[in-house]
Amino acid sequence: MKYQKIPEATIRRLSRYSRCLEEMEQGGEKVVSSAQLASKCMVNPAQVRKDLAYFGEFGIRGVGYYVKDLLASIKKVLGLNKEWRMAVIGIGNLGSALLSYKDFLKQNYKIVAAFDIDPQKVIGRVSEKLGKPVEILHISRIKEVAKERKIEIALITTPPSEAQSVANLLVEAGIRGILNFAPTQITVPEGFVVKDVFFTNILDNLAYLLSSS
Amino acid sequence: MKYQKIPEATIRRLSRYSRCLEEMEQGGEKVVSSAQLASKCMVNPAQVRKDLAYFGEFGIRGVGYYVKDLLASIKKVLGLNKEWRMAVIGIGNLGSALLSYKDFLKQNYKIVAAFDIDPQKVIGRVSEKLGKPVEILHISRIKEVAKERKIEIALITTPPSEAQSVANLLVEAGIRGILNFAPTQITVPEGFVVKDVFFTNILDNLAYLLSSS
DNA sequence: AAAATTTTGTGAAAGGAGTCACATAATTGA
DNA sequence: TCAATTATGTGACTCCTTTCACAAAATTTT
Ligand SMILES: NC(=O)c1ccc[n+]([C@@H]2O[C@H](COP(=O)([O-])OP(=O)(O)OC[C@H]3O[C@@H](n4cnc5c(N)ncnc54)[C@H](O)[C@@H]3O)[C@@H](O)[C@H]2O)c1
Ligand SMILES: NC(=O)c1ccc[n+]([C@@H]2O[C@H](COP(=O)([O-])OP(=O)(O)OC[C@H]3O[C@@H](n4cnc5c(N)ncnc54)[C@H](O)[C@@H]3O)[C@@H](O)[C@H]2O)c1
Repeated sequence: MKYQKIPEATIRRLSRYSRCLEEMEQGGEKVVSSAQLASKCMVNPAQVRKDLAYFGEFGIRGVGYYVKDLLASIKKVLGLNKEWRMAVIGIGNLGSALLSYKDFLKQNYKIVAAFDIDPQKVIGRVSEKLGKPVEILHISRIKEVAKERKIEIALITTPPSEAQSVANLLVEAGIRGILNFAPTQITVPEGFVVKDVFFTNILDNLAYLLSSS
Repeated sequence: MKYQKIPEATIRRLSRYSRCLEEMEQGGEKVVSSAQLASKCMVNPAQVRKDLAYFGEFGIRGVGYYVKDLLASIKKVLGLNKEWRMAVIGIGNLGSALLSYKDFLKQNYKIVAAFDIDPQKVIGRVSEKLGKPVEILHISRIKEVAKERKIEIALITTPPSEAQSVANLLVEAGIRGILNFAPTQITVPEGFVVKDVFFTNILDNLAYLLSSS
């Protein structure tokens, strides 16, 4: 297949396929057709095939796809064939929940540091719920610790008013990926990537659908 | 303007505009042009105008839009000119965080009930952090309480294995909107709406962008 | 009061994304 | 071995979304 720009939407669907394939692998299924995968992920079968075709030929005509191989291929495409080392910034309600979110580990995401600005939270507090507790460090140590622990992604869970200044620190510390939970637009230089998780936007979407039907 | 189907993407952008306009209103700005709003929301100015045009003529040529009026108009379009009554199902790490998320209130979303299946959590536990604490009820009471408290939206924060059966209960209880945080596909009958909040999918997207650049 | 300026609202054009339909390839069964 | 069956990979088509470009309307300047 000749080169084409890969749609954002394709990447989003690939992670959906990945989750479905994991469930199928757990369930002991060896082979899956584009039609089965599509129905499970609620998309069109041709869409599944087209999405995969951007990255290679993973199937066997007349048969389908080997679940295990396809899963491995998709993970490789998504960059999930390595462990991603993450930090959480702002250990309040949401930050604490993320610290004890064990599914991250299953997905090759590992939280290796936690930061806050409040000395009360820093002194001696650790997340008890994980197997290996994470100590909460003062935000001023971010640059030093980022290098030391090879942090590549940071999750921002501070109040929105602090999000941009935290992002600036992260950029300075050379952390290239940011997942932003604070409901405000933050900007970073070329070469850095921000993705937002804005619950209330999705809630708004839901409210709209409910009120217009 | 003649009738057209409204793109999903337009609705998503409207909530972004809404957030930006709120910040502007706080900041005392009275008037805003499509160019200013666009730059703040990182979209094309023509996009802003076209999005708004689906719903009416809100601007004044040569001037721009009155911040306050535009905000009110957008909120009306989104169905945010009323209070939405919500329940949280599954009061673990994430559910607790959502219970104490005070921004919901600012946005006309009100959590009026919390449910869990674990008797330990049900007996006597309340969320202390909100002004008015929410008592945690046993999930078996959902149908009764949904009617009583006029619950319209439920946030599912149970383990993924329970998500579908919880969704079934919600449908039975006549709760039409579901915001699903459990990383699994759930299905509901016609007339009900599910929106998913899958962090790890967004993280995957981030990982892809980092590893392919 | 007329010209210059600003900024909206929108038809038309361009660009992307999703679906269809079928040639192609593998497997199964006779 | 060959026909029938199954299911992929992909060019062509359709549909949707975004951007462009400009007339229309309000304001400001001269
Ligand atoms: N609680 C939720 O369920 C929820 C849901 C969606 C979005 N959010 C967003 O996530 C963010 C956090 O929400 P929360 O409810 O956990 O708030 P929170 O107030 O409980 O936590 C914020 C934490 O950030 C720390 N902090 C403040 N400034 C900091 C800085 N400069 N550096 C490092 N740490 C700093 C504070 O000490 C605090 O511990 C907010 O932006 C909120 O809007 C929260
Ligand atoms: N913790 C996070 O930061 C995070 C992030 C993203 C997604 N999630 C997802 O959100 C969900 C909750 O995560 P968590 O970390 O809070 O888990 P958790 O185990 O702490 O909480 C789950 C809660 O659901 C309750 N529950 C179980 N079955 C129930 C039922 N049938 N009815 C009512 N309540 C029931 C449990 O008693 C428990 O209190 C999971 O699906 C998880 O994958 C969590």
